[in-house]
Amino acid sequence: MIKKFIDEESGKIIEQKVMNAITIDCAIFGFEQGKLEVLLIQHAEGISKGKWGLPGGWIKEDESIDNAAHRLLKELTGISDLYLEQLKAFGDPNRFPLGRVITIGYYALIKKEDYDVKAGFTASDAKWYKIEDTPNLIYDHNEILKYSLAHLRNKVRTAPIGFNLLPEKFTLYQLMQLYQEILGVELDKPNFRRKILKMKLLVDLKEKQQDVSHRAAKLYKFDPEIYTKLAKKGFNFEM
Amino acid sequence: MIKKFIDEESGKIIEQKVMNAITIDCAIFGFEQGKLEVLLIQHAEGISKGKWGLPGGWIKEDESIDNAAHRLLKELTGISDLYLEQLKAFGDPNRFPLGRVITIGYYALIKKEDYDVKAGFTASDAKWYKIEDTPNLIYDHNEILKYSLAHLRNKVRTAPIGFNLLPEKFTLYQLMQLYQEILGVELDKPNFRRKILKMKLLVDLKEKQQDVSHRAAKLYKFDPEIYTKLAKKGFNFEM
DNA sequence: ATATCTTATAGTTAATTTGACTACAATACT
DNA sequence: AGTATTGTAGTCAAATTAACTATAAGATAT
Repeated sequence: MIKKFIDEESGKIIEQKVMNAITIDCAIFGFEQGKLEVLLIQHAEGISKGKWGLPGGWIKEDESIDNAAHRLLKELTGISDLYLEQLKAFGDPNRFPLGRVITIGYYALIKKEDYDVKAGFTASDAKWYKIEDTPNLIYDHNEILKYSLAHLRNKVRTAPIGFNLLPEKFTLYQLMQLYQEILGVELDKPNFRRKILKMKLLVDLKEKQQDVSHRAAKLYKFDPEIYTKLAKKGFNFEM
Repeated sequence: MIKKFIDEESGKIIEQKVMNAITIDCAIFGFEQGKLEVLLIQHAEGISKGKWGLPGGWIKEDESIDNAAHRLLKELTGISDLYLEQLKAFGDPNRFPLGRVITIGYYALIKKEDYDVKAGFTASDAKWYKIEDTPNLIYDHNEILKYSLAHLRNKVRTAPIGFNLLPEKFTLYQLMQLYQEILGVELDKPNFRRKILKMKLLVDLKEKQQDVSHRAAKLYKFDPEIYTKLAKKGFNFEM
């Protein structure tokens, strides 16, 4: 983080902290067995050795911020088509102990069925944590994660991004559990069904669950075309 | 944007673009006579001379991003208590012609009654434009403004931030016009009254407008305490 | 094979909210 | 006195919501 510069006024060589170094940090969310989870990385070296944090990395000089985020996530998870959105920049001057580094926060939603931990890290380096079980994180990553969650909670109320956390084929109950978990509310099954089906956003796949120890539920998928139409008018996922 | 460095491998002096320089750009919104406006700055020198853009500036090495944004807005408008929120970072490698500069976009809502243009710039440097009359802007400022507007339109649907654009004391009709303008819809007066009053978010000031050429309307103010209570539960300003 | 458990799905109903209205009041301007 | 503009109150049918009950379809246990 220390670089040698030529001071433009005196002409002398000076050592100085590099200003405005920029990184990306990303909260990756998954959903399994009714619980929202986040993927954390254990740092292997340096002053943060052994501590957990959000995955992240440096932005290259010639790539856009979004491209950098996609590249980092691809390196880590092996997935290139996931839901990825920038949150905002975090830039407290003391957020990083070795110098001023501004980080750009992202959050991603992935279908856990697509994810293969081996693509990036070993199992001991990367681990899914249930949201309520997350350990204390390095730097300001607690803040970034908290902000991600608040953003996610808010965003699911006006856009159907929650689908990105479910498998391609899902049941209405799974979808309801997802909303219950993210919004922190209890929902009524019959009412939820009625409301979500009336939106015409789901396609009935005429298929049923397999190998479940109870009455099998119908499977649905999300219809992106109808979503696009609805999204233009501005719509409301309030549950 | 060009700085002299010492190359750490060869020891030679090299000139290089400064990587990852960071600025702030801010879309400042105002509201007058039923129209949403944005404050633009005309550049006085350099390659952008004569062109209009969003106000902005550099982040100092020892200040947080939010503090930098507040400082810049105070310098420009003389106002220190306004609604200011970070949008996100914009970082296309080619967004700025002289080198890589990442900018952090903000948007602000101000009560135009509080604003005095002389505090910052002269009248020819800074000008309020109605949203539909904005000229073509420098760099990627068109994109930043567009993103600001989309964010504003979205945010007013779930939080009562619109109040920050109105004077302390306002009428229900002014508030309705604000929503009509921002959301781009036509609203029904009686229905709007009923809905907004039922939220109990407005305090009846038992005062009336003065000097208007029609029946004077009651004045209201916004009650931040009740808002805080409502905001916790998550509420809905859908109109 | 019968009972029991779990989850799925259908339907009922009262209360509330919405959207589209009509009507009228107050004030200023011509 | 009449007209224009904005403010405020109220009506009513339609749509939506919240809180339910009831039943169906399996799987598992006894």
